[in-house]
Amino acid sequence: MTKYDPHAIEPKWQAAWESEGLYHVSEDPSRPKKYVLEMFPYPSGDIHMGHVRNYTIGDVVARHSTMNGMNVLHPIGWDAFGLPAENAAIKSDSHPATWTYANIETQAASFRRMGFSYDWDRTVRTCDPEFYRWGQWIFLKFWERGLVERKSSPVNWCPSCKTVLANEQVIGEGVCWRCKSVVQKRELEQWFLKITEYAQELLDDLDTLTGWPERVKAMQANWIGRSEGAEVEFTLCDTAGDPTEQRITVFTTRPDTLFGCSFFLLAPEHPLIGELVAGTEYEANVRGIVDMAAKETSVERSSSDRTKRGAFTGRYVINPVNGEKVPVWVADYVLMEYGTGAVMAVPSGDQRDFDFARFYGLPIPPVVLAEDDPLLPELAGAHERVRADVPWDNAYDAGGILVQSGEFTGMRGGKKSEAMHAVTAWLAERGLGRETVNFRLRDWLISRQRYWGNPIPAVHCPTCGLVPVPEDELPVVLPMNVDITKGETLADHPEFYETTCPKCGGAARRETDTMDTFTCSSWYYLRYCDARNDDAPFDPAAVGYWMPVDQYIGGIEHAILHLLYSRFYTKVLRDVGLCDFGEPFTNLLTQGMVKLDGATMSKSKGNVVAPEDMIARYGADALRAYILFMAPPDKDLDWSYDGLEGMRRFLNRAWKLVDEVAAMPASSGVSGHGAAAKALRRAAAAAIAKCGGDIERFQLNTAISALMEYVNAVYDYRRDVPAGSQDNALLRAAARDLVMLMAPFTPHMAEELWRTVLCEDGSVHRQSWPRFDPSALVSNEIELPVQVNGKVRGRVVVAADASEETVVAAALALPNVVAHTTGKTVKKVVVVPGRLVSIVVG
RNA sequence: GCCCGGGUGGCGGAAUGGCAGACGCGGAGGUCUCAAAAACCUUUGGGGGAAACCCCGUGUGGGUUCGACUCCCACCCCGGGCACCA
Repeated sequence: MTKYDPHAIEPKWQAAWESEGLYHVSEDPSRPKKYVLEMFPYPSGDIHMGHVRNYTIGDVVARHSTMNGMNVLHPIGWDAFGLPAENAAIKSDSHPATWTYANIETQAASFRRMGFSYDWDRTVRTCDPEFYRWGQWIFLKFWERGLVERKSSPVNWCPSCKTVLANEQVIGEGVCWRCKSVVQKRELEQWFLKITEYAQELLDDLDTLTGWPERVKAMQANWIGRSEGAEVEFTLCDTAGDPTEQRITVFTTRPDTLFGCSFFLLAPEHPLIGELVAGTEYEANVRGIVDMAAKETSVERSSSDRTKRGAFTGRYVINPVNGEKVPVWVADYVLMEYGTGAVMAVPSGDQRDFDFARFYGLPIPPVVLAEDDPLLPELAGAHERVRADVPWDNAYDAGGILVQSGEFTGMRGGKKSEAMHAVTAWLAERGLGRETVNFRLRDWLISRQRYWGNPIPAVHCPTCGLVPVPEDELPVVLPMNVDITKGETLADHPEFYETTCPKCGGAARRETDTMDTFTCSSWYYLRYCDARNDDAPFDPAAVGYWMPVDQYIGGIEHAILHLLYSRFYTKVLRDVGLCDFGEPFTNLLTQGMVKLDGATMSKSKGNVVAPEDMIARYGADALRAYILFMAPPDKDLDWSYDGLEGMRRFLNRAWKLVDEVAAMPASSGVSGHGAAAKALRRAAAAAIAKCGGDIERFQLNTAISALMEYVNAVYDYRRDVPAGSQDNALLRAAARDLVMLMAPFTPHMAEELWRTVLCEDGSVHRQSWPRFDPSALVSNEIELPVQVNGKVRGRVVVAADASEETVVAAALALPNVVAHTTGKTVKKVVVVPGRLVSIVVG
């Protein structure tokens, strides 16, 4: 008899697996491949429960896939550039690299203690020059394709992180994703990747991602924000009110409401404003609005319930459909970064315009009326404007009948309506507008004014302008002598930035911004396929073999950020010719968060449960099984110690069972034919079927309950059959099956039971997933519930192949069924074979 | 406001339209022990009943169905994403 001692067996097998190279993989065309990937960690310290959950889920999937005969790639690495390293370095008066590499070592040790089946030969650390050099190389490919742009625009500035941020990194109420500071808008020249060129494809291809959660696809579609509509050109008038040559274009989703445009709006940041009002009596008022808008944070600016403010510019534009002159105002609710920064205001059809019109006493001519609108009898058929106000309290923005709309009067208006297409066509014929599509998605701002990142491989030459660093000069190495504790960046190091132009050879200045860390995570999964390649980011053949990732697992917080950027990178690399697929992740599992008392765990809140403590007390196997058993993987989970003891109890029971069976003589000479043996065979078949199926469906919590039920069933057999009459061969087969089923969840314990206790050959992790005998699930007698008027009133036991008449007769004969049917007429009897009998009486 | 999730015992959670509450935690009672721990056994949605059984029960109200946690309609509550996006 041996005792289950996780602390003795776990380190033993971790070392053995490593020396045996058990998890080392290479391309093998003879087996189906499977790429199982968990989002790589940021080395912020030791691992937390979220990591334990994420990587355990992936490990179970990887191990189960291997046992099912697949060639499984299951790598790990570190997303190692980024601000926390700088902050930590400042705090501890050291270098970001020191902190980062130390944390990587700590985390790697913890991962080893968890028993994860990684191929450590493929590890990447994004702060290693061997990795980031290829990130720079890919950047140059983007540049060659015209997807890199340096431009001035209003950008998000985090005052605490002292850098600009991408739109995707501004979250919630306009705060920095990392430090939660309120973000400011600044007009700055920055580096962008033109993700907007792929907006339509990124949206369309969401439909092909059938293995992704709807939630994530909805969030991405929402973020991309496609709007169908039209561009409409308004002719600008001079100060005297006469038409000029200049036109201002607006974007609208409702060209059908064009006849209801009674004023015209410009964003406070609109470049035309200065010249429109310069030297006029309106200048002071307009400047007031512009200055006020500039002062406000984006949060203040975007709260929709505040009073909208604006000022008349003194100018007019001509509405192309009716030639009407409408006043041009500047308004603080118009955004420069969406559409064209100019808006045609239709107050009867848009709540914001309505509020603005009411506040400033501007006309509100109705143009689209609901069928039951009291105004309709009066205005139906009115082609010319007879009314410039409405008796409403709110704008009407749904579909309806057009009135006061010239030749379009009487048509149906609304989004994607007849009138919308008719008006747009009318404009297009005259060169005054066209159908168009607008996206909410903005280009990806990738430059960061920070040290600890991948240097942008570019040179500013006074003669040649922006020049890419030639490929053979890569990598642009991030120098280690930058002292960020003194607030230094690359811009403080002339020996870094002083260089010569690769084109003309003249004195030039190297770019000192680094790239957003999300550029690293946008392609790391490709590097795993060929991680040690020194001649290219990866061998297309290796990527062709392993990619796309068959199962990706990670947190929902990357629903937009990382998952959108990676999709973009993949599509560009496909167009570059480095791969032949456009989507990197075929199936995605977004695992729920691990919380404590409903709150996210964090070091700053001090509510962290340390996995290392749990490993020390209960062992890694118990922790793995427990965190999976607590909740389905995709749901949030509130950490509790309550069931951990119970999980250890289960592992002890399973251990004891296998240990006892292993100690029995190989054969008892008894062959189990009785009901107990039959029940045991059935339990084994049910466990194998359920456990495997549940893993494939990611119902890992019920997969573990299937194991528990199986263990209970074997104990039932041991209890119910007298010691001398037990079928030892049957029990040994049951124990073997159990150990193999447990292998993905509790790999160390399963290995010890397999190799040491059961004395089987080879590793349990190299075994084929057990097969089950479907005939064991078939029994000759079945028990059917009998319902009377929908309520269960009894059960009949009948032969499995009994005829319907027999079943009905037996059901109707049940005493309790008789009691509920006497005095009533049996109207109908439904027999669902193998399921139930339903009797309807009345 | 728009778009996604979710609401089941004391708790975590199970249920291809077919016996609601699997499995586990916790609780109660018991066996073993001088005692305790561990282990094992019984029991555990609420109410009624000596029992057989009966009634109620999956956020609310309707509907479809022989039968609804599951499907449909309307609503309430909780969580998340987006949001002066024209």
